[in-house]
Amino acid sequence: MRIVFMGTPEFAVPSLMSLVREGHEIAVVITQPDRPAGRGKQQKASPVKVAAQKLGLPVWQPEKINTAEMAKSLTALQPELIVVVAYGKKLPAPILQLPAKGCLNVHASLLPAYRGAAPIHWAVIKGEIRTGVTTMMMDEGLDTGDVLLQKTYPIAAEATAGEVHDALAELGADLLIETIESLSRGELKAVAQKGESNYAPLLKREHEWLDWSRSALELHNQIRGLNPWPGAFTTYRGENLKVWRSMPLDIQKVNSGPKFGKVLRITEDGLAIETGKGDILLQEVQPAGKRIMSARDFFLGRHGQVGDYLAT
RNA sequence: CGCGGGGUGGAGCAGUGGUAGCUCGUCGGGCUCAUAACCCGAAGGUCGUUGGUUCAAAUCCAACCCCCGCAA
Repeated sequence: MRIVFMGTPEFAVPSLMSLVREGHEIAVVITQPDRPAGRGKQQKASPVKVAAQKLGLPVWQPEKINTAEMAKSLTALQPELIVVVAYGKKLPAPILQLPAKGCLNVHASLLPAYRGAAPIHWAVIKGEIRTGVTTMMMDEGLDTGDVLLQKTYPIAAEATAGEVHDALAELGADLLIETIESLSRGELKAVAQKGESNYAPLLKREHEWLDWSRSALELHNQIRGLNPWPGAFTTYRGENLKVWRSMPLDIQKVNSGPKFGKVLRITEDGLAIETGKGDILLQEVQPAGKRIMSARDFFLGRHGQVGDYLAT
């Protein structure tokens, strides 16, 4: 099938590769423009651009997708289908209506749950035990289109957002191929989304802050949901400290405030911290400007004492 | 030229011109019902690299290599 592919981050790469492997004709790959990123603000190509160039595919990087020229250029390509995987922009009606078979989107959640920019992070942060991927026919809303196929994926108790991301990226690619096959055989009908919807907004700085008055379980989910990016953080003696790995302990234990975040014990495995409900073991941390280290090494190296408080 | 932190025995840190130190780990010994146990002893470091200044450099200067936080 003659396809235009639109996508930007790492999540979209397996889908692009699968389309190529299945022998589809990729007329062009559209991705976000190179932007200054990283230390030194070097211009950086999106993962999809890098992959497309490796595959020898033409790449477009329009600043704006909603222009008359873009619609015209796309029309000239005569795509049967546009496949969109985490492109990063909503598509205007003229483009949605352009391909004969419409615009197909792969989304990293079981829609209508977790519509929006960061579905994987939020599913882990909220402590979901399952999520999945959805293919749908796009409309003008934010992840509101009619659903074609879904696949569920169990979130392991200790899984990080990064691990779920990688699994869903592959699962999404498989589902994309399956969806296109069924579609072209005329076996698939898009059905309206049903069930409770909710949104997974872009992560902000405030979402990264660990509030020790929350429960050990919530804090643990937050920590793994923000691993490997952007990381949950607290402070110790005024120094920023990212927490990369943790383990809930005694989650039913009742603690009384008003202050939480006390270091209860130093063990071989890390630091036991008192939270609003239950205790949590911090295993791996990272001070600003340093590499990731065991929480124990961090604390002992600074001559920390049992009874010290985090976030002070 | 976006802002910034850092490279010191296996790990984490202190040490800004004059004998290289702390906590942990390791090894040996002791003690203990037990504890990140505790006590005694020991091993282990070309202080990122190269060059410079100096009677003397981990410490000052220059260049380079590597790691990381913010921001994107």
